[in-house]
Amino acid sequence: MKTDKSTGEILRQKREEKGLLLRQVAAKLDIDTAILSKIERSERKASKEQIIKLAEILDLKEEYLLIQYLSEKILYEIKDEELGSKALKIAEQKMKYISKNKSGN
Amino acid sequence: MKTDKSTGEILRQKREEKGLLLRQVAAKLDIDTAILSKIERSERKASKEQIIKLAEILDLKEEYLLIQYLSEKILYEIKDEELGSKALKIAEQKMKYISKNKSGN
DNA sequence: TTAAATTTGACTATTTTTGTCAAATAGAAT
DNA sequence: ATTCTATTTGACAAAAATAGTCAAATTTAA
Repeated sequence: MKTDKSTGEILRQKREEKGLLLRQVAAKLDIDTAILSKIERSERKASKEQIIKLAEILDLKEEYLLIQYLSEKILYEIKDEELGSKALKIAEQKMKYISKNKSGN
Repeated sequence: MKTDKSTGEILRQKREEKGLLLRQVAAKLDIDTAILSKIERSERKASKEQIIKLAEILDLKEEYLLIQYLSEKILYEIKDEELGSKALKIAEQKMKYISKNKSGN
């Protein structure tokens, strides 16, 4: 899976490929054009619901887009943190620990 | 590094080891006892500033406590997400990609 | 069994997030 | 250059999430 492109870049590229205007996509999302513009330029974050709708509107695989979106949300939490990289690793360990100790898993 | 204990549990354990009361520690943090109680039971999140102060008050290594705290913040973002684990992995990749492309690194 | 410590929950204040709107800018096509 | 449309920008407002206070209820320990 490609991980180097931002969610915004993915959205813009696909929208342009399909020849859709910000206005048209924003209308389907029921938000102002300005916000979609900001989302595509990573100036604002989309909501999960918006991501799901966008996947549908733009024919992107929902799981792919959601993973991009979530990973960006994670990075957002630690973007200014010196210890971010270490925290990520510990988060993975905790994650493993949690799923190991879940009943049905 | 131990990763199985929550930040709250670490804080409570160390506070009790030192024989300090919630009231006393809360006073140093300049917050109500109720909040510290909630923080220790993971019902509320501490702020970064509070974590730093707590490390000092309780003689915990600041870096250690901050990493626990940040990793918990990360997990909080994906706790209800089916794709959380995949997102974490992608976040790590993106992280590598970002630091690779940073100037002084 | 009472006195202190902790927990709980209702409430308020503050901050962050999400959105609108209108004006400014950029891009096409004449 | 002029105009028409799309996009971007930034000031502002609404809504949601977070952080805190306070007092009453509960728990703990003497």
